[in-house]
Order: sequence, then structure tokens, then C-alpha cells
Amino acid sequence: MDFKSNETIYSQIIEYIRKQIFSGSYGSGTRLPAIRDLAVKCKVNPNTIVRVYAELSEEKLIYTDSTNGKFVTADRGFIERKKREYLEEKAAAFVDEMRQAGIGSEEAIEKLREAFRGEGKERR
Amino acid sequence: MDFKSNETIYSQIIEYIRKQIFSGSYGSGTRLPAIRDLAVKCKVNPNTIVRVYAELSEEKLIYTDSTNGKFVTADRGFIERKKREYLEEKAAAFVDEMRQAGIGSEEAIEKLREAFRGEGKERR
Amino acid sequence: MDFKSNETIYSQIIEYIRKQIFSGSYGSGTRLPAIRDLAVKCKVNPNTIVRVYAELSEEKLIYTDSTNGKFVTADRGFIERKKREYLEEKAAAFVDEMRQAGIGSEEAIEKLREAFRGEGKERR
Amino acid sequence: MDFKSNETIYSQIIEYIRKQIFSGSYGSGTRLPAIRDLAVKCKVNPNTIVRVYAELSEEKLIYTDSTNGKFVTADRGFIERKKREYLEEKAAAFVDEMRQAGIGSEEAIEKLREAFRGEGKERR
DNA sequence: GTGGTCTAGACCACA
DNA sequence: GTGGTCTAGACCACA
Repeated sequence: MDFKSNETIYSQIIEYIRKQIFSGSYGSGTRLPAIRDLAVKCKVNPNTIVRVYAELSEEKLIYTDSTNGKFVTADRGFIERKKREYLEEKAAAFVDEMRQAGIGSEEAIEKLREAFRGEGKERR
Repeated sequence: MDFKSNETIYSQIIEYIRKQIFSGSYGSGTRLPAIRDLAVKCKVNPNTIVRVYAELSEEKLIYTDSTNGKFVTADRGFIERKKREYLEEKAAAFVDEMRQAGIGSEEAIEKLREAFRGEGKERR
Repeated sequence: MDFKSNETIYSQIIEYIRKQIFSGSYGSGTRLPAIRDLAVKCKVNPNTIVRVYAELSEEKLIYTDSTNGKFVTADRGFIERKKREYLEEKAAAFVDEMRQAGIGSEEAIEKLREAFRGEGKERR
Repeated sequence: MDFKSNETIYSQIIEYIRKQIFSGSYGSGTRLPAIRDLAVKCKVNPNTIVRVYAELSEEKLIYTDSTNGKFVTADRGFIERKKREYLEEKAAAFVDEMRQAGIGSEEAIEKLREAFRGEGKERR
């Protein structure tokens, strides 16, 4: 876990958790890492994780079971909807950037295909 | 111009200028907006623009002609290389995010094509 | 039984019991629910109820009959005095809040009358 | 400023600010005390005030003008609606407490009138 | 000077 | 052990 310096640490961790939930690494209904554990793993202060979990709770992706810990929402449909939203936003943002930089859709998509293939090779 | 709250303003303005240069809106060799003007346009303190131009100078995308102001580098090849780098980084970042969120390449590219089409329509 | 998150749970349960005693639901001299039962009802750890009963004992509203359990005080006069005090405190607190919020007594009392009527209707 | 121990400090300060806004002590469009100043006044840590202002911002009662400070919303109608809501909630809560404690509406309202008169005398 | 983020760490309620 | 609140205080971006 290392962080970009121009973005807030907590928002980067939020994004990280969100993606773990979308990918199923943190499955629906599953217990999330304890605040202090995640703080150690991310090498940040527990308060920062408190904030991360607070925002994800507000977003309803996770909930608190008082002293038992934090859990991923049991509502799989909700996660799916959020995941679709996430894809749409990221796609729109990417397209927007390309357009602003004057890069055509063909060229951008070609490069993305390459990148996807590259990722694939690395995984094997 | 409105800014995301999780990123520093100056880094967002840098990105903005960079894209203007890549797209040719700020053409090679061309004079950049005066600090005060850009500050007004961005509703930002001139100091912030000073910092933006300083970082872009360090990156060699722009240079200072002492009394005449800031100019986009005359080296078109350099701009092209930077533009390609930009595309590669953005593509890699996008792919990385999709992979982490467990979204397949086919689905992602399909959504991107949609987004590109959507953008196109809006412009007409 | 659900609890406000900005107040300690034990203080909310104390308030609850106190009101049960004032209303006569837990009559003078009567046996209070066993710790375990109340804990189950409130979905709370028995330790929390222990604390609740301890504080109410200190306040003399209840007492412990060693092996037989906890009982509401037999002193009806004491309960009446406490109830009057309770009313006075609540009324003073309400008035204080209204004054701080710049709400006039006429308006406040009018709204209270409405609320009392609403409660009445719901009960039928 | 002294705080009840069974309630969270930040929620008590939120209530305080809210009432100042409702009463017009902090007028619509007006600048709120700086975080550090209010922290000193309340004898709490600045972070606690940060949280207070954050929650009031979410509620739209106040907003942030980047480095200029925090301001009460300019929307007087919104404040009025919130004030009405506040009165309704407080009245409902009071009535609920009275009912649970077995105190009749006549008695409660009589005591409230007294309390209002008492307040009035103090003010003279 | 203004707000925002973050750290290190204490202390509490609840289980 | 779990989360929640709070403190003291640093450091940063922005004006």
C-alpha cells in the first residue's frame, strides 16, 4: 500500500475497499478487517480508517455490528448496482480525459486492449 | 472549472493545462494565459498558478520567456512523447482499476465505447 | 428497544426503567425483570444491565433483596417526589431549548397540544 | 459551555449551533466562528469542531467558502423548515417521554407554562 | 489566517 | 477485543 501524494489518503483507501467489495475479495456479508488491523496494514493512523469506514457506512456498502466489527452489506443487488455505477463513472471520466487531451477513441481503445493483454500476461 | 475536493487544486490545474497542450488548444510555441488571467478564470489565488507553471516548467512542457510570459515548448516531438506517455499511464491506471474491481475487459471496453458514442452525440 | 447513538446505552436503559417506575408499569414494591431477561429484551450484554441496576439502586429507586432479585422501592412518596422532579427537569429542559432556538411559548405549547392529541389518536 | 457526560460532546455542540441559527443569533448568510476560535470557546479540541461543522454542512445548514470560513446557509426558507422540524421533533419527544412516565398532558402543559413564566421573569 | 488531513495515543462503552 | 470519541499538535493547501 503506497499512496499518491496529491490525493487524500483516506479517499485512496476508500477506493481500495470499494474495489475489494466489487471484486468479491471482501464478500457480501463478510467481516471487514478490524480498524486497528487495517491501520497497521496500510501504515496509517487508526483514525484515518475510522473515517474510511464511516464514509463507506454512509454509502451503505458496509455496516457496523456494534462491538463485533464492520461488515460488507448483505444486499448483493446493492453491491451490483454500485459496481455498475462505478464502471460507468470511471468510463465516463476516462473518455472525458481522452477527449480533453485530444486523443481519439480508436487510439485510446487500442491502447486499453494492449494494457488488458499486458495485465493478462502478468497474471499467468 | 470546479475541483474535486480530494485532490489538490494545483495538481488539477496542472492536469488541465497538460491536456490543453496535448490537444493543441494551447499550441506548441504559443503563449500561455497570463497568471492573473488564469487565476481569475480558475477562481484561484495567483500564487496557485505560479506553482502550476513552475511544475510544468520543470517538466519542460512550458518555458518562461523572461518578460514576455510563459510559452508552450516549441518541441513538438517532446509534446507527442509526453502525450503518448499520458495515454499509456491513463490506460494502465484504468485497466488496473477494472482488474481490482473485478470487471472484465470486454465489459469495460463495451462501456467505454458507449461513453465515447455518448460524448460524440453531445457535441453535435 | 433501539438506542440513540449519541448517548450511552446504559443511560438510555436507566431512563427507560425510571419511566416504567413512574408510570406504575413497574409498580412500587414489585420485582424488576431479571438481569438476564432484561439483557435479552434490550439485546445488550448482562454487564450493562448490572450497571443500570447499580445506578438505580444508588438513586434509591430500587433495592436488592439478596437472593430474590431487584425490587422497586416500597416508598410510594419517594417515587412521587422523583416523578415530580423528573417532570420539572424535563419541562425546564424543553423550555430552555425553545428559548435558545428562539421559539415562543405560545407556538411551542400549541405544537405540544397537537402532539398530545396525535398520541391519543394513535393509541385508540 | 459545559457538557452532559452521557452524550457525545460534538452532538451537544451541533445542537448548540443549530439553535443559534434557528434563533437568528447566527444569522442567515453570516460567518460562523472560526474552527479554532470556537474550539477555544468550548474548551475542546479543534478536531471536534471540525466534525461539528462537517455534520452541519452535510445537513446543508452551513457551507464552506474555502479559505474564508464557514457560513450559515443563505436560504432562509430552508432554515425556517429546519426550525419547524426541530420544534416538531422536540415536541414529539417530550410528549413521548411524558406518556412513558405516565404524566398527563394537562399536568405537563401546566408545568411547562410555569417554566416559561419562570424563564420570562429571569429575563426581565 | 482559514480550513483539512493526519498522527500518536488515551480513554470509554460494550461484549 | 471491538468500535467511538477526544486530545494535543503537526503539517499542508490556499488566500
